[in-house]
Amino acid sequence: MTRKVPDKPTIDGLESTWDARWENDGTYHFPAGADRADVFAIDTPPPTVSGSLHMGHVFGYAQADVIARYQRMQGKAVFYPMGWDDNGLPTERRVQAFYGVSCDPSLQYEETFEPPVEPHDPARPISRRNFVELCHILTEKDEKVFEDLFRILGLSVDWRHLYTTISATTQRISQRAFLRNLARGEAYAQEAPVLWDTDFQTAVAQAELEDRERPGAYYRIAFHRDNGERVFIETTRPELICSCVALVAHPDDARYQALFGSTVRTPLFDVEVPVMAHELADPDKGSGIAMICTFGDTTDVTWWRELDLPTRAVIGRDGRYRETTPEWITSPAGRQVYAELSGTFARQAHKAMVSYLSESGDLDGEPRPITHAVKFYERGERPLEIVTSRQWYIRNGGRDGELRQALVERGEELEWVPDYMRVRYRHWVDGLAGDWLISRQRFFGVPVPVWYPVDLSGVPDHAHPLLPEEADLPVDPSSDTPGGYVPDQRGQPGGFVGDMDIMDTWATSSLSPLIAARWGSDDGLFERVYPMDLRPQGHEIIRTWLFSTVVRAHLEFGALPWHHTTINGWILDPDRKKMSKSKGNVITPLEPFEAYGADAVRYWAASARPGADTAFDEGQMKIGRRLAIKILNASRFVLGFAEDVDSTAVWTPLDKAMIGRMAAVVDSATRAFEAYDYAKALEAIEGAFWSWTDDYLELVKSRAYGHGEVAGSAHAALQLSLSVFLRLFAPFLPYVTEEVWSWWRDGSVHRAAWPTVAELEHAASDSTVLDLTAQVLSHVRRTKSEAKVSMRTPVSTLVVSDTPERLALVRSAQSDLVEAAGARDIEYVEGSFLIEATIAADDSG
RNA sequence: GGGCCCUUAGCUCAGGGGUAGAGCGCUUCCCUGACGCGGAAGAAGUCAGAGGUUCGAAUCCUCUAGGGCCCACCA
Repeated sequence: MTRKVPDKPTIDGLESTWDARWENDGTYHFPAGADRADVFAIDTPPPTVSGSLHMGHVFGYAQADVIARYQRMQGKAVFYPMGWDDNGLPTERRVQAFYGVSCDPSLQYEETFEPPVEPHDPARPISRRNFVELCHILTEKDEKVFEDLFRILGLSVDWRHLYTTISATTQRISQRAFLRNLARGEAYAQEAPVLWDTDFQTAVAQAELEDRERPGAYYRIAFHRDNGERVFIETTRPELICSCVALVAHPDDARYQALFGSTVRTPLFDVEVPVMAHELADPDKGSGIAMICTFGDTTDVTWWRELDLPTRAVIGRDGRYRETTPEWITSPAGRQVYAELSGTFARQAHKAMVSYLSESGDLDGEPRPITHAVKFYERGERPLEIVTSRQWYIRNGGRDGELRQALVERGEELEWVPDYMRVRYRHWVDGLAGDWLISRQRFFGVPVPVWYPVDLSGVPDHAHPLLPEEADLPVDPSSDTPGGYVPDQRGQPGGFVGDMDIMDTWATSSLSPLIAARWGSDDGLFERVYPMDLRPQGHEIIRTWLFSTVVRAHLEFGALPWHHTTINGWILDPDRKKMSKSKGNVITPLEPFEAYGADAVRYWAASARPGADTAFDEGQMKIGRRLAIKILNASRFVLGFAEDVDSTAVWTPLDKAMIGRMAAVVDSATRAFEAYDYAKALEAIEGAFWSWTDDYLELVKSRAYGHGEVAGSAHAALQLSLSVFLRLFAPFLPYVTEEVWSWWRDGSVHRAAWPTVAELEHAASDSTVLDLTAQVLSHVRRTKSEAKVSMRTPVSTLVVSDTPERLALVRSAQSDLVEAAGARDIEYVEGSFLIEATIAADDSG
């Protein structure tokens, strides 16, 4: 084909040109008829669509894309979908803030409701359906922005395979998987104490917890024995004395032996509680004897369960003390104290209790200030409370040693890059404290697909749920009617009610490989791409996304959902802190794209070792940009000489040596890629490229400007090596390599074959000639540089001393060497390796 | 309290038993017909510290000190 080499090539603007072309040509389409053996399927992380993409996304997705592109060039049918995680609490929060609304499920749907242009202040309550509609509107806007950014980044995604976690298709898959879990007994509902966020009014799962250090204080408080003796406990939460159900000490603790089996009375409330023994009680903490409340912390839950204690809950789901005075408080004085607490939040109750205890003399001494870890929902601002409620769970080994062991083994079976990340998985599974709580008392998510019959007295029968047929999915039990009922029977005696809960977003995103593979709706696709080959993701979500995906795949198919996982690191700011919005150190990805170009940003991302946390480094992007520009110009040079010359025309020793070097680079880059070490591959390719331009190009330049067989060999070698370099760089720098490829080749470089040693062998030889010649050239340059003269200054004498064999090799490249060095001749001396160059005294030519 | 990772040139990072590496930055120089978003060259490190294994340790082992992260029952 005719060359179309521009006079002044530029890398600016390549992104929009080639993104459009790739889209138009279907360059990254997953081939319809691919054999399973030829498929490489990627389970892309669906980013949360609740704000903006940051450099961390760019970093991780670029690394995965480099691998995708490599596999595609290796001839794999790459299945590379994209997903948007748009359901769940993050979206609800964003919608509340963006429009100034709140969801009130008791309100009627407003047909004519228009999305507010300005956020309402104070927030305007709207119906659940209106609220969900706003969620859809906003996520669509956000998703467009996400797609635009990922396209600029050059992700070789097949955008026809885009999914969202709130779509009807996804809901169908999510509900289907849930119903199957339910049928097999892997999903179940249970009335139990759960960690509860009183602001969001929803249950929270173990994986979403985080500890935060908070100031607190130990209060030493007297409980009373019937004989008048006082028993001192220490607590940070005196406001929970009214929900105290027992005291507990270690069975071996000598101080409390006499108390076990007896009862004491709580201060102020005068409620009789037993003193019990349990090995979880720590003799060294506080006074060694603790009060058990329902519920102050998760240890309370353990004691409550194992010691079979009653439930005396006082804090409601809204975080306030219940209005009615509890029946277990019987003394008039105690009932009066409680009346003062009712309706307050824990904080206020805490203050009030401290002053009452102080007045009554039950508070001993001064409070002792401490800092302690308090459990928070990772997105919440108030400490979690523990309330008893009915919730849905999926078994994950947290309560079942056999399942846990099986899941640990799945983790061992998985190939991790880097390998040490597997430890985090094992530790998480080993540390599970209970099954996976999947229900949320929220609105924008996949509904739990269950109804309950209502008996004649109007009470729902949770023991006998009504389930939909798989064919009818997805369903929304809050608006759809179960089989055998009519809509009017909702909430009526003898009728039905819908489960109001939705599933947590992880309950759906744990099915991402099934969603992307269209499980249940496209069997042909599913069979070709599942289980997938690769799960790329960040290490902070090993405990959530990775683990939950393994759980679902294990339960549904008894196998891993993918063979490999690559774990990418985090982006740190220059102070080595994780970049995050709250720290205000976030850099918007568009700025680096505009300043350096997408190839340069990708270069930065691909330079980081797999799994390594990496500093945001504009310096690295500048280098990437320089590399891209160099590729453009070196290509222009190579393609400026002759029409295509067959690689069989390579014959001079120097040219063959260079091709020999190319073969070595192809080999090491391929090995690195096979181990998912794209960074090592890039390093090898880049190093070879710079020595190619610095040494080889300079050595053959003047020969290449000439004619005949010697020039032809140079042209052929240059073209062959350029073709190899473009293909080697293509996964990293898709834009500049595609641009150059288009100057002289048909089709996309991204569908070209990854270079092989085999295609170079016929034109390759040992690279010693090039190594030696480059050393001589380097010496000459040093001499000129030290003499502070131009590189064009002629060399009057050039002496090379070495063994006869090696001298013969230098001699074989003599004409190239004298041209590049500016020497008239080379003097060869047998002896130990030595190079001597003398600059002409007065010969400026 | 337990665990994982990191500590190598001013900076960002490779390397992983045999004479310390790259790029950036810095210094000096060049203006050559692919490239000024050029090109050539140079200076620069007790490989965090201490022990140990070894003929030989930046590399393997132990401990210590910093940094980061994950986990843990909030009395």
